[in-house]
Amino acid sequence: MPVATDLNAQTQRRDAIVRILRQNAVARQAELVTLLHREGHDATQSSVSRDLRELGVVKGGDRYLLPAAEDALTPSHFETVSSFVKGYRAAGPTLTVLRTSVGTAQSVAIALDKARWPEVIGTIAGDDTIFIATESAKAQRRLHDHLRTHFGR
Amino acid sequence: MPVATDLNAQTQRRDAIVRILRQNAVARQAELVTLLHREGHDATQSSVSRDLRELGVVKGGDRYLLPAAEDALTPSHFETVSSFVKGYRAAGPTLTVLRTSVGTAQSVAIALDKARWPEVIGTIAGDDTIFIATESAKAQRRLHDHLRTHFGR
DNA sequence: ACAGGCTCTGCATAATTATGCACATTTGCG
DNA sequence: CGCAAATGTGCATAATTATGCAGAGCCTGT
Repeated sequence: MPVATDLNAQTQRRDAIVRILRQNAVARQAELVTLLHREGHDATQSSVSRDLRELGVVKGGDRYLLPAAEDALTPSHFETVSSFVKGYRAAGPTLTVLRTSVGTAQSVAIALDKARWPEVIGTIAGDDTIFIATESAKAQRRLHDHLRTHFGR
Repeated sequence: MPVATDLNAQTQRRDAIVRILRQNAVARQAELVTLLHREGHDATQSSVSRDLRELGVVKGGDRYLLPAAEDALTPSHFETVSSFVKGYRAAGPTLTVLRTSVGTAQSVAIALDKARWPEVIGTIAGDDTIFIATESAKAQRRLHDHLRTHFGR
């Protein structure tokens, strides 16, 4: 009997995979499954195999490597700006408005762009507001999952 | 009944693998074996598996990718300078002296450096002469195999 | 609220890759 | 030159990864 189909779970699991790979040298998917379980994520080798492909992760010699783009994104960049985020709301099915502390919108937007989340079509940042465009309602949900994971509810 | 242990064959096979991967999208080692056979190289999946690891080749999603360093080396770079090379001789077990047309040593040395052959410790180029340092007699043989493959006997 | 269509999963298993062995050559040293 | 130590291989097979299927939850439109 197949298990729960929790969309949000997938997003969180993938974010966790990226984080884990950034910190550890993982040689096989089975290890990754163990590490994920350790932090409460449900996962099987099957899902991990699919996630890795989806994430563009590459296997070199004896360890999995994040693609250059992801690698370039220093975790600190993202973490640094997380405190600037005040909140976000959907404005229709494809536009999300994110509010930040005054004057920090630009830097938050840059961090978002660097994250290269596939569901994001583009962003525009003002002074304390960022407009994030997504392709569909579904993509918007993905985005919100990501935002929730990184900035809290 | 193991087959021939021809050191030079290994070097040539690996060079061929690099070239093939640079031109084609190869998804499995079996394909690579076929392509190698096609150009006269002897190889089994076993050897290819070992070569790929040794070459630092990475498997991303559904194709093998050369490491960035190798990728950066445009084949043309190397081919362009090959005509400048007059010849080379060993000067002791760890030093190889390569002679080039007057004034072209620098560019040939740069191409050599970009190739990043593991057996090469370092190079110094004068006007028409390049000193290539290798770690051991064995490494020197590797180097000569490489030189022979690219510049002819 | 229901139907039809998508997406995401786990499971079982096919497909691929990695590696222990045994052995042929080569290399390194007297 | 002769022998012990390294290397490099293929083969057979273990170890890993990928994927066809069928089920379960979610979404969209009515």
